[in-house]
Order: sequence, then structure tokens, then C-alpha cells
Amino acid sequence: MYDELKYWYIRDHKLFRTLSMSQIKQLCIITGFKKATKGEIIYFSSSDLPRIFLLKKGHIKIVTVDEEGNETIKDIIQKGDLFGELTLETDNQVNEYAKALSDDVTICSFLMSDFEDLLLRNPSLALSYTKFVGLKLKRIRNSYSNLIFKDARTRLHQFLKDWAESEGIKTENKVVIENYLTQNDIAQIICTSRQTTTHLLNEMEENELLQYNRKEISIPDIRKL
Amino acid sequence: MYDELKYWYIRDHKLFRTLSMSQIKQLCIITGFKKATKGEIIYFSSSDLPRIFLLKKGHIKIVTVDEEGNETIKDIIQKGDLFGELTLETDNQVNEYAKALSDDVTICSFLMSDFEDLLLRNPSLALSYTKFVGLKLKRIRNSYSNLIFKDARTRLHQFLKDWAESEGIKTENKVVIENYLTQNDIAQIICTSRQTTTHLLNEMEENELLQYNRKEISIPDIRKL
DNA sequence: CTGTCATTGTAAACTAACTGACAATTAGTG
DNA sequence: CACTAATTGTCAGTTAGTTTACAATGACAG
Repeated sequence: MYDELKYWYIRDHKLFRTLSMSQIKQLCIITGFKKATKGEIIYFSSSDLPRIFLLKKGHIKIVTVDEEGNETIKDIIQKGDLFGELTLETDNQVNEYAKALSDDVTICSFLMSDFEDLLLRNPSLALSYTKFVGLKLKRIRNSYSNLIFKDARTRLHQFLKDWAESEGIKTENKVVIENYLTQNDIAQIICTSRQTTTHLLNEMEENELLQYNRKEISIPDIRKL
Repeated sequence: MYDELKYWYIRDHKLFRTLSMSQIKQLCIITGFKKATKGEIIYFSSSDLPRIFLLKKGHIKIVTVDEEGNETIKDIIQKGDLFGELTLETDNQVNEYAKALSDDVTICSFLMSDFEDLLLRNPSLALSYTKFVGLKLKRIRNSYSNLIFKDARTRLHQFLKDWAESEGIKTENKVVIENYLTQNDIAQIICTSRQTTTHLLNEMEENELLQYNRKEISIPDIRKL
């Protein structure tokens, strides 16, 4: 029964919809599970064999730490996202780890080598996967080019729009986002200081562009951003 | 005889080494060629069927133009690089084009649909291609995260290091780079103003970290950057 | 209910980098 | 070879955003 659950977890991802049960089994025999609560650090066990991860539930951030111990956010992973070495190449960057942002994080993983075997046997899956990585590439490139050229205000607006787009619950033009990020997190994502972010958020609240609190962000009219 | 040349052009790319002659033919029947000289604009003919491009010779930059007509450099493509829609998804962003940076630009291209067919029939090629796209993703992510957090000076240093690494001719610790970029191009790549770039380059020349001219950049000791 | 820690709010001094404006130099073309 | 356009050099004024520092608020554990 527990085994059944495992399969379902993987099968649920749109990338794996085309797979047969036996192919899923091939991956899942070695599937690892992990649960985490808020603030918990999840290492990409570099000692272990390289793995690909799939976030089933919750939110996590991928973080790197530089020589001086400064955390920088590399990516925010949402439910349904694949992460880890998408290049299918092993990389021994030890100073990179994931951190749970919500209390109900569930991750499953499988060996990269098994995944590669599967791709070789299933060209259409390989094609889907390539498109998936390509899409990720495009998303990252776009968000970065937004980040770099515009000022902090525009960057915050753009970030909120993107966030609302991908996760917000929309009714008419009003959008409500579950806020699992601190202002400091947001600051890091849009590459500005915590103070500037606080300032801008308060400014937007004064102009009635949004209501901010630690649980949720509510945007009365998304078109005005 | 001309046909033979065509095949060779594609076969030369490391991605295609594993292909049989007939598979190459399948791609090449519809291969398009293009030559360009410095400054020439090459459109990703959006009216035409979507294509994948391979830069055989020279250097080009991928550029987007925003509403106000400002050019921003999205990518620099070097000899041997594949470019175009790596996502294998059509995208109707018309405000994106390529511009030749050197006088001897040669591009060949093939239809995306043909490429997809080939990937489906050739799983190991699909896997290689996936890794290729993944690598591109990693490269872009790294270069961006370098760009964003550091100041202009560090960014320029990092850029020069990367450039020297990928294209420079190294003897001992001295590196010579063929300079096909203007200071304005460099400024756009490292996201700063043209004046700041000029200032920093001159500063580095004073400190004998490099010698700059329009033809080449010579770095006496790459470790000092 | 209270103490503690994380998060958010606010302000002043400081600085890197941008903008605009113009001059000097170099490359390419007829 | 001279003319033109592109590239590079230089400067002063301005500004967005950082830094430092501390206060206020909220959340959570015992």
C-alpha cells in the first residue's frame, strides 16, 4: 500500500504521465522520500549518488553561501517543480542547499542514472524533459533580464506580478497570494536591500496597490501593478 | 560537391558526431545557409517555420529592443553554438534578432520539426541535446548571479575572466583575446553604462592589468584579475 | 502570560554608478 | 588622402539605493 503511494507521487507529475507502470516502477524502486518543516535545511547529499528531486508539496528555496557566509537565493521551487542537477551532470558544489519555506514540505527523488536510462528508452520523455529544461532556461533568462535593467520598484512590481501569475488565487482582478516569504527573502530575490523592499512595500500599501502581512499578500487590482 | 560541404558543416558540431550519414541527410535536405558581415542584422524569420541555428563561424549577438528602442544584449553566440528556440517551442517575440559582430559570420539552420523527429528516433542524441540545454541553463544562471550581486568593477573582472577562459589564447599566465566587442557592447553585457566601462578599462590599463585596443585585449597575468 | 527572537519600520550619511554633454581619437569609405 | 561616422575619453551634477544603527511590532515557546 505504501508502495502504491510512492508511484502515485511520481506519476502525478505531468512529465511522467506518458510512462507505463513498469517504467515508473523502474524509477521508483529506488525512490527516496523526505519530509521537512519550516526552516529545515535539505542538503543535496553530495556524498551520495547524484539525484533528481521533485517537490510534491510546499515551497523551498535553493540557497548558496559564499566565502563570507552570505546567503543568496538562487531559486524558489514550487510544488510540482523538478530540481537538482537538471544538466544531468554531477557537480560538486557543496555550498548549495535547499531550505524549507513552509511547514509541509514533501520531496521525492530518484537516481540520476536511472533517470538517464529511462530517457534513453523513452525518447518522447526525453523530448518533454528537454522542453521542460528549455522552458526553465527561458523563464530564468527573462526574469534576470527584468531584474538587471530596471530599478528596484519595477523589479518588485514585476516579481509580484510573476508571483501572482504563478500562484495567486484570482477573482476578477483581485489576487491573493499565500505569503511564505519574508521581506528579506523578497529583497534577495529582487536583488535589493531589505530596507528598500520594506520601504517600497509600505509605499505600495499607502497607494492601496496591495495589502501586505506575513500570511498573505492581497492585490486589489493586478492590472495596476 | 556543394551538398557534401553542407553535411560536413553540420557533422562538425560535437552534438552531431554520433549521427549516421543518412540521419544527417534527413536534417540537411532542408538546411539553410546564411552569410553575413559585420553589423548585419539577421532576423529569426518569424513568418517562416521555426528553425534551430548553428553558428559555424564568427561571432554574433542576440539582441532585443524594448518599446523605447533601447537595444539590450541577451546573449553572445560563439562559433559552434546552437541558438534559436532551444525550448523547441515556438515563440512569437518579434523584437529579437541577431547581429553579426565579425565580418565572416556563417550560419546554418534546420527546421525545428525535423530536429524533433531526429531526437525522437535517436535517444542518445536526445540525451546529449538535453545535457547541452541544461549546460546552457547552468552557464546562464551562474553568469547572471555573478552579475547581479557584485559591483561594476567585479563584474567587468568576472566577464573578462570568463571571456579569456572560453576564447582567449593562453601562454603561461598571459592571455590574448580577439576583441570583437566595443566598449559599449561590454557595458551592455555587464549591465553598466558605457562611461563606467571606459573608466574601469582605463583604470585597469593604468594598473597594468591589461592592454586594450579595438582588435585585441591582452592580459599579462590572468591570475591578477 | 511573559520573555525571546525573528521580522518589520524608520532615518541619516554615504557612495557607486548614471546621465548628459562634449572633446579626442580611430576606422572605414569613396 | 580626406571626410565621415563610430568609438573612446573625460568631467560635473544628480540620484537611487546601500549601509549602519536602532526602534517597534509580531509570533511563538515554555
